[in-house]
Amino acid sequence: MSELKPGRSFVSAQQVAELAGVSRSAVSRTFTDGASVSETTRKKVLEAAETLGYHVNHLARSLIHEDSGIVCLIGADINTPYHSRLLDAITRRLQAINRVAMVINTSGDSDSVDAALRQTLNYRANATVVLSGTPPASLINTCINSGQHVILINRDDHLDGPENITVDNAAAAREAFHMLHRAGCRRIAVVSSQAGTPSLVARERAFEAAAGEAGLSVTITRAGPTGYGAGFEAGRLLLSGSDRPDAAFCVTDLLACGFMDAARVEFGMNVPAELCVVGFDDIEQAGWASYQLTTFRQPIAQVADHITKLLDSDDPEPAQGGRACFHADPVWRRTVRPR
Amino acid sequence: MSELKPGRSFVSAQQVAELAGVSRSAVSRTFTDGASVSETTRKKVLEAAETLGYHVNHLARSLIHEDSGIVCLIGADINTPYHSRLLDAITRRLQAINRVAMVINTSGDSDSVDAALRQTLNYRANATVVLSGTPPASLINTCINSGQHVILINRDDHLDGPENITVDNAAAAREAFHMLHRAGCRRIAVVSSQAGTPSLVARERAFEAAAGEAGLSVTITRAGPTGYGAGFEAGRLLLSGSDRPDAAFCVTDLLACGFMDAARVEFGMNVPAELCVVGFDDIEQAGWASYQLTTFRQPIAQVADHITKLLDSDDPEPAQGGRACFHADPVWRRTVRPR
DNA sequence: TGAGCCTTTGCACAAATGTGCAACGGCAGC
DNA sequence: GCTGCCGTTGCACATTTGTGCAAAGGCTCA
Repeated sequence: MSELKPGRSFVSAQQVAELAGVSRSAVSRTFTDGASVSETTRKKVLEAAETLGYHVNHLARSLIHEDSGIVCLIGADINTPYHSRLLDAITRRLQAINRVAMVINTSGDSDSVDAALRQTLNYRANATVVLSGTPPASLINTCINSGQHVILINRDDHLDGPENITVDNAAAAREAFHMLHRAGCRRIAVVSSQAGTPSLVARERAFEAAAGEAGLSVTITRAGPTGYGAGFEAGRLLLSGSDRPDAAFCVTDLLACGFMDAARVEFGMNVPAELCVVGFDDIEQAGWASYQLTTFRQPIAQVADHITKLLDSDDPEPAQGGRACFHADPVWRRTVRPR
Repeated sequence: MSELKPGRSFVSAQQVAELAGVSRSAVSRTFTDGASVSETTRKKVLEAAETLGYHVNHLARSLIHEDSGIVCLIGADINTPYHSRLLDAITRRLQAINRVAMVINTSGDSDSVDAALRQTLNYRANATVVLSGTPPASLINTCINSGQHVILINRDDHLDGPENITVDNAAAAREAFHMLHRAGCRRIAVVSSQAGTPSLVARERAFEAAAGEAGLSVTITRAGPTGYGAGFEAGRLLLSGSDRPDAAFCVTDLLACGFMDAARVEFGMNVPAELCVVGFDDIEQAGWASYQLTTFRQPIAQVADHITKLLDSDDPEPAQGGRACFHADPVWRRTVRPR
């Protein structure tokens, strides 16, 4: 009889077996799908497990299976509206296919990030999803070299190994330009940040190119880290000059909110009469009555679904590797004049 | 010689040992703090580990130690500004003390939540932190019964077993009342939600009590789930009546933003001239120029630090059990008239 | 040079689980 | 009643790691 420390520690299958009067194998089989157990012993085992509060130890189980069931999510700025929504969507989907999410926050000092990443590899994560453009490429390489299944969201590193899920930033940015151009705007500013994230750069570039094709040149302002503050600051800089722009493409909704607030509060401008604004992401605040921001919706649900398909071993036809690209559809609200 | 599947699967300590020409014990000791290994073999081992891409398997390690290093965070609405900031703060702190966070999202259908919680118990999490008031009490009981170390944030269930970290909602709500009362407001509304979360209820009750002591009665409106939409709806309901309130205490900043937008956009009211508003949480949007909301700051950093202290085994004087309560300090902005 | 001590190393066992294989028991069919 | 088959069960071994214990080796001191 193994020692019973009541309340202390966790219960093992051995203890359940003893209480139920069966072998440990029977306990194991009871909790293994598709294993052969008679109905009577299964019942005895479940009853004993219930009274002892037994839960299968996944750590030990994962030693044998390849599948640990853990999916690691690496990202920075998870307190941001867009990222937190992405995190929300992915964790929910993962739970639905019996995976569990481990979150590595790369916002802190890089030392602890490195340690945390090693943690992840140590836990034999089933896959690693890189949520944002910020985590350093070296981290990602470490994952790949260790045989990790890596999924990149909105990155453009041309690494071969990871699967890429991207949003068609270029198409959306071109469409953004045409929205503003058709609204009659000719002095258009691009508001971006110093982050230099691949997707932000892609938006800047495509917008600039589309403007060039229409014979316009644009000025790009990068006033700080991506966020409300940088947008506000950009607004102060751009609108205090003599030739104010008549429109702005903000590569992020947060930037757009800051920019709009600067325009209205600091300069008393009217949006969209004097100034049209287009954002990107469609965060919740874009729909608030104070902003009613015209923007592009991140296909968060589609991205999360795709990740699920890549990871769900039960899926009849698992999505296969390489690249997946989703569209960001425009959301018309009130910050761009109708034609 | 053990089989070498190049690229496939993970590397084990056995393979490293063979490449380095030492015993597996030497490999194990190399990666164990305080174990006795000579400098020369340590170097050989580290070199071999580097070329093979070896990482210690924490799952196996956790079989032996009590300490799995995993901390489970259970919460709903993690896409909300307050919760995502809390999540951000906690995950960072956990990484700093060499723990890693597993996130269980209780927003989805309860089936998958239940499954995910079982997952957590299965992974022998070091502790379980309940982030919000929403996850059902039965989940928490399951954790406690299974011998889990449970930490509750802002809950008031009087369960004995878990440690409680709370914010002094009552004191803040009383202070909120006095702020509005001193500003001359007499017809004060309380805007809440149908969530019925312990902390929200505590704020409602304390505010009502403080008003009662001052000889005022307040009306409480609960227009839906906690969020911007419910605040907006509450604004529409309250302000369309004949005797409009001259102030509102919104138990959440999101409610406050919605309420303010309804007041300004739908009714053209001026805040704070005609209507004073006080919120709670001090989310980022409260500081945006469009709102400049006077509110109470959630002591997120203190809460996260306290969790760290509870969990850090290396801490010289670990914080001990029972209850911890932090203050929510007022943040004066522009939605309450100065006296 | 020998004795003693300390460091280092390897063996073997422990942790909790899944599973192949053989044995066992019951049931049906002849 | 016997034979054959099928479902069930237990044993033993596998997964990967940490660690106590004993042995070995090297170094120092007499």
